[in-house]
Amino acid sequence: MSKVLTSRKENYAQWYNDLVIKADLAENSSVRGCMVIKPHGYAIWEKMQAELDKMFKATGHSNAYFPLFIPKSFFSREASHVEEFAKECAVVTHYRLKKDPEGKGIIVDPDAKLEEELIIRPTSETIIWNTYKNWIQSYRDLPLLINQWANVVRWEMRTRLFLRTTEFLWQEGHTAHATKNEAIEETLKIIHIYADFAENFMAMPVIKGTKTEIERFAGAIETYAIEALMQDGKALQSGTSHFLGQNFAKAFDVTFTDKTGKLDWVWATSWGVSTRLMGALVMAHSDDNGLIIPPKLAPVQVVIIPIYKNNQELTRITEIANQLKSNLESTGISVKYDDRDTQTPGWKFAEYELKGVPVRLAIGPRDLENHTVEVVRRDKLSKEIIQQDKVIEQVKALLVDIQQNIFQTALKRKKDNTYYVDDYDEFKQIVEGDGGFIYAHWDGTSETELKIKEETKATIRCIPVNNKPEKGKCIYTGKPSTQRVIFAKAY
RNA sequence: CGGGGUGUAGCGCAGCCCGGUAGCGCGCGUCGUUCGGGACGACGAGGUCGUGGGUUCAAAUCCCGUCACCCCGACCA
Repeated sequence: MSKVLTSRKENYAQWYNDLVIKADLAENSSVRGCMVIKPHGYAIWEKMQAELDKMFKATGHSNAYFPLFIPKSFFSREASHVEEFAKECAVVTHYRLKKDPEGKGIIVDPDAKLEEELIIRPTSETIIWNTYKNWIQSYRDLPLLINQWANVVRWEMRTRLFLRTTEFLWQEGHTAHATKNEAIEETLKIIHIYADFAENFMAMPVIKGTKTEIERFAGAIETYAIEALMQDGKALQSGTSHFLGQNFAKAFDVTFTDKTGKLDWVWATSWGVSTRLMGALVMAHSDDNGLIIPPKLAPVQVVIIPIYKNNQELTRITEIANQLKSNLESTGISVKYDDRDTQTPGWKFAEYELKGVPVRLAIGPRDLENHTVEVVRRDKLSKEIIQQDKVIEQVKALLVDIQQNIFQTALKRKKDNTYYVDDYDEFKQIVEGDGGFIYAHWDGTSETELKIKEETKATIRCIPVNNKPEKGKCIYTGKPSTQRVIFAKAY
């Protein structure tokens, strides 16, 4: 088989980049830091969107859409929010271009300067809370459970396809509640949805936990996150859910009258996952031959490839293939029959492997003789010859098995790369070596967290939600600690 | 913003040091033979050498400016 990808061992970052491009998921655009998401990549994102959207709606949320632009003054309302995002905002200052009077081309019309500059949203809390102010007066207006699918812009220094791009797609939920407890429950409900989606659809095991003060979202009281371990031993934050307390309600003066007639600020949450999940999906499962997409998110679950020497053969194969296709489709499986005569079978095999189609069926002259089909599963690349009348049930079972198998493989990898460490030298060795999740004691101070980050580049990914209390000594300072937290190098 | 690098055909690159009017691989087109793991042959199309200026009889090549992008760091979902 010809090699089109850099191997993971050789250069993991290069492998990732090659794969995203060769599998036709996305490419760099001519706009700095911005990618073009290509049809195959976008189809996977659409599957993700569809599943998540279903989950949000099943838990009472509705979709809405707020403006891309945010007046600059909105940003100054919430102090920590400004501090966090100010340094990576794109700003619109003018509303018109004109012909360059000096020469060729066009220039920004200096007479068309905006009274107040507009920020291109890096996240929508401010515009949304400014709007919610008008929507909420009474406890009868609560809870307000809204999600939006949108694009946002964060002017990052360095970008990588899907993992960090200047513009990215995401969903952001913004909810308002009458009580603190209800808002906290909402925050947790969402982080559970994210974890459920990651594990059951993306087949990617995650750890749910809270963030330390340093890693917390700007303006949040508590940030919950799901953290996943990639094949290179680095952690990827894959979704966050924030309990915002009354911070934004106070900043935007959103009050309501409760049942007893008392006026109070509302309690808020916000939460999001982005196209970064695409990067997570790629890195969680794929191998040196290409993508491995879990069947539940694969735009095409089964591809059928004919092998023939002449038109007569093709006609007979097509008849069988179409029959299989419609039978499979009637059970809800998505199938593509690729009978293009412009590519050879070998070329197609390699191509669909690269693109991660979970199951491949090949039908050739031998199969016409024997009433068989060759079945290949992408995750293990194993081949099997089966009878044509067994295809439907076998493929159905196979898709379930692949989904489970890649989850189990990822789970095992996570387990094999999880360490409990009490010695700082050992800690450093692991971080500098193959990486992984390291459970270690920490004295709870930001100072220690920063020192460790400085010395090792590892950060506290989260404090797991189901953490067992355990007495110990901080790995860095030796001060007493009551539980272990998870360290890792992060994307 | 600090350090390093690159702009030559759709993509990946060579040519530059030593100036003489542009080449390779892949891809693309036509035809034929192929087709059970990225087929082969023949013919063919395709380039203001990032951009502006300078030196020269002559510039992809030398000099000055400029723009863009990539990699490493600080920042980050």
